[in-house]
Amino acid sequence: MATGRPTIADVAREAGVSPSTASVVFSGKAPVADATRRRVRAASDRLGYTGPDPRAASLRRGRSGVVGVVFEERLGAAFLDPVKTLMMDGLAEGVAPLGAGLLLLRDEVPASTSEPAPPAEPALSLETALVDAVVLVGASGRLAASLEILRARGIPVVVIEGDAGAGIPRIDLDNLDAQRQAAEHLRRLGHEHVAIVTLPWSGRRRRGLVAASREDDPSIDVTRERLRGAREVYPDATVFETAASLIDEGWEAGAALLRAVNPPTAVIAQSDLLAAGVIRAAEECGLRVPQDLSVTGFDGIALDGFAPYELTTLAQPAAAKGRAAADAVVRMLSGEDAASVRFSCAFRHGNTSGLRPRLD
Amino acid sequence: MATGRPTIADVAREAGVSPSTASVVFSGKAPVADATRRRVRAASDRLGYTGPDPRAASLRRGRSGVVGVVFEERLGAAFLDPVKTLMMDGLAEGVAPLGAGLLLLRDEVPASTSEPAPPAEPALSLETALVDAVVLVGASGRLAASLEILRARGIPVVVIEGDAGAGIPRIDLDNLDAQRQAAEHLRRLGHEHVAIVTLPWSGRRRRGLVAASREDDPSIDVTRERLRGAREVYPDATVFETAASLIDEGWEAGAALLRAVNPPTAVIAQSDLLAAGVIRAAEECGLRVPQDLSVTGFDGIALDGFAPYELTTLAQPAAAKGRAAADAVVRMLSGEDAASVRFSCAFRHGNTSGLRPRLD
DNA sequence: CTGTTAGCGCGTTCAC
DNA sequence: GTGAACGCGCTAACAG
Repeated sequence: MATGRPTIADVAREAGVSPSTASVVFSGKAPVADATRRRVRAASDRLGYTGPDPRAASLRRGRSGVVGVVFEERLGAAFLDPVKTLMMDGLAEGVAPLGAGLLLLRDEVPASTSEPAPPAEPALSLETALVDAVVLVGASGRLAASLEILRARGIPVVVIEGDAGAGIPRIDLDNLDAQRQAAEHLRRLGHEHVAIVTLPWSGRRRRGLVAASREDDPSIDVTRERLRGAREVYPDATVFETAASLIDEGWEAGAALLRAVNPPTAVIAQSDLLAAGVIRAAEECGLRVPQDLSVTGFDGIALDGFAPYELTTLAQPAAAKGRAAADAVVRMLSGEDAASVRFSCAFRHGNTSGLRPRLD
Repeated sequence: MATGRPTIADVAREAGVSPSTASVVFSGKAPVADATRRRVRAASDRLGYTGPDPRAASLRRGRSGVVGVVFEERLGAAFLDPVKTLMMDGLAEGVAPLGAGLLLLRDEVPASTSEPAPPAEPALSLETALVDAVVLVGASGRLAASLEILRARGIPVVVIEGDAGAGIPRIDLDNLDAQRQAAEHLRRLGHEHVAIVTLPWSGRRRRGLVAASREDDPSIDVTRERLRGAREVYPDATVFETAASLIDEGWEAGAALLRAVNPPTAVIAQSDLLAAGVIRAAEECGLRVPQDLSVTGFDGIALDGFAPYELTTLAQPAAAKGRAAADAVVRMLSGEDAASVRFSCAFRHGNTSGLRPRLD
């Protein structure tokens, strides 16, 4: 006998039963006489058989028990975002009933370097990955291409916050409406001069004031929608674009905005991390929040180390988004078709927004 | 013909070549005449063939192109830790040459609830997951059991910061020595009354002062080693245990320690996040860092929103750890055996430690 | 360079 | 409740 690991056939032979019987003992898909079960167990112990080979099982079943999760950024960057982290958590929980694991995939934009692409190994990609379904996260650029590949492969897809085509379930957020609520809140408090600190507009990672021309719309959906919501109330607000959702980026934005000749009395930040940075910058400029400056965030994450502030923000159900995506996957894998889901953010009035300060 | 997707055999027939030839066109494992390649391509386009079925390919090759990464915590918790995030990044990069993806696995401690375990689907677990190799991260409790399962399955394993058995490559850090360096640094600065703020001691997530009895050692390796290192210099230091590596936890610890009748002049925190929290607490007590209180961290991560402080800390090569684990995996998969690697931390003198303040 | 053959290890018919 | 046989889709050998 070859030295390879024992197969179920070996076990069956050793136990003196047929392979199908032995198989059933492991899968539990059919009743087996107790004595038989025991003999099979004993045989497999003797042989050191450790259960069906997942590769063969997956070929036979046509299922692998793996759900791909596709990011467009490097993992380190993606997990820096608390919202994505929570979403992954929800996703993991949601696919559990399916008994599936999450396969992290990066859908890299080819990055047209002159490099002829290091030959490397046949990279695992959307085209070749062994997955039963795929969740596309925060996709923007390559989305269309990715969808096409997966459609051709006949793999069910769910898109979280991205513009999928018809027939593809989306998990979305009412970004525009939610952000408008925050703006209206500030309006009610009397603020007239408001600045907007945005998330990145595209992959290009720029930082600085955005020229007034409105023609250039952010290509990243989330940024665009939140911007539009804010602009419905403050069409002429100053807009500052950041390179990432980080406290430090918010700090830079805040420092730049507050040092201007005519600083705003309120800042609408497109994420809680950015808002935290703006508040830190305000503190350093000697401004009190919310007395001198109001700041709103977005996401409603638990901001570590930010007490006693509680951001006025829009709490989004991040984990629920992940779970909803998972549910859609589960449904599609059982043949039903899954509907899109649109979540709403909850406005949360913290202690970082207040009445417009009296003008000097 | 059945309505199923076309197979490579169909393509071969359509192109008038043999299956193996068609296969080679896709795998590129052997030279193919240009004309033949074109004919095969054309045929597969006509049929809508989207490349080899990964399930079948993986059965045939005996490889799946997937590396499992096992966490003991829920994903959300794991990715809250910047060190783990960076490590994942390194891991992802390191397995790229292998063309492999990362499968997130959670090795849950069974949690002996009375619940008879919801029957659910045959859950994907270490026993059944389709992986070529596995990386165990920050393992502690179930480690032995997990290793046994994987050993039986004959799956190569690498352990990051955990006590594996003989013959299993480990990726480690000189936690004890590094932490001792920080302590010695404080000693040189004249500090005598020092407190240690530790990471969790075990899964139990307690928060508070640790009784002086030394018999109770932390069961989590990292915590234990760093504690020992600090105690080599300050055997009688006050020890405060936290429930997680968070700024807020550090804040709690700092607040408790600094409000004591005889507060320390220096704090050794076992992570940068904890250190940041201690510093915030100090600020709120009206203490200046480093003039009134010295604080050292551990990890050397980029602390978002913490300027102008630069922690005195021990910078650990977090991404390199991931990459080293990946390299070990790559080596093991090509039959060579991989050595363990022990990384060193680099002491970094920031602006959060200084001479012991004059006694009143 | 291309074709032929022979399984990879399992789960599932279908009979008994 | 059990056994016999087939083939999932592909690719590694080897032969031509």
